[in-house]
Amino acid sequence: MSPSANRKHSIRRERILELLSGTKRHPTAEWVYEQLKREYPGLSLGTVYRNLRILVEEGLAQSIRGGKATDHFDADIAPHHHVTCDRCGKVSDAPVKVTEEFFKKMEKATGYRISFPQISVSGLCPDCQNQKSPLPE
Amino acid sequence: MSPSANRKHSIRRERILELLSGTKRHPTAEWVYEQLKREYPGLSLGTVYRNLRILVEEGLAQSIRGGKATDHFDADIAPHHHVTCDRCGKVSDAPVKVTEEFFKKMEKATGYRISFPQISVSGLCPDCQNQKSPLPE
DNA sequence: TTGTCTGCAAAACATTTGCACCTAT
DNA sequence: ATAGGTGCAAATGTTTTGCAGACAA
Repeated sequence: MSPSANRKHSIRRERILELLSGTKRHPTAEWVYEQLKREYPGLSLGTVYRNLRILVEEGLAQSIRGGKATDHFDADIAPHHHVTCDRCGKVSDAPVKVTEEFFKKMEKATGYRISFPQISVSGLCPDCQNQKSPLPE
Repeated sequence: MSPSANRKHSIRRERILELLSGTKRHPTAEWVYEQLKREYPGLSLGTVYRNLRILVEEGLAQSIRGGKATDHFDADIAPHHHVTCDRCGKVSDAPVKVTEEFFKKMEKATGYRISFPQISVSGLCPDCQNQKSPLPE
């Protein structure tokens, strides 16, 4: 499936996007699958993954680093901030300051309890800005 | 392995922590394994995972949501901020404002190019603050 | 008709776990 | 001696992919 191929109209893809648009959740592929399986009993999880990927490619949805996916480790245990490279997945420290008030606002706005005031942002790392480098980590 | 068991001295665990402490990278388990396999040819990847987990449990390292792990989706494609629940993995919107200057500072401090000014933070969601709820999503 | 989309099953990864043996205490 | 640590392989969980048939243009 090339990054910008000709698309046909697909009812599943349409419904997947509708589902995403119609919820405040930030669902996983699995959740989308469970919902839509009611409508389309034959639905395949592969189809959900494929279409989510396409929707992101087309800019109609975004994928979020979150959930339980934590596959990087750091021996610096003081709260500090990170940037992740969207291309190669590298994680680097971001030595910037964020005020305590900011996290208070976050707590107020979300109802979450932020015990570890640490921010992540993503972007393109210096290496990947020159597309030279392959994709190792 | 209970959350706070009695630990013995383990040379592998010690070396894993040293490796983490001695690098500015934020390595994956795989990377740690590759490095240490030179020293301990018989080393098992399972041992690396086990010890990373223990180090995090003991507060000697932290695990970072980053890398290529993106398993949640959102049809709201305008940059906005998120909180992730450390316990159940739920992701929610965080309607707070972050200045453009902040991201400029981030870019300056890291060399990354932040094309999508969006922040993630993690904490405990309201449901999980009352430990009642099980661990569904 | 043609190329895309889909279901299915297998494959590819990443991470965890059971088990028997090894080692620190 | 005893509980924790380790290697190994199998199990789990998640996401991707190859393929043959279905469908949209």
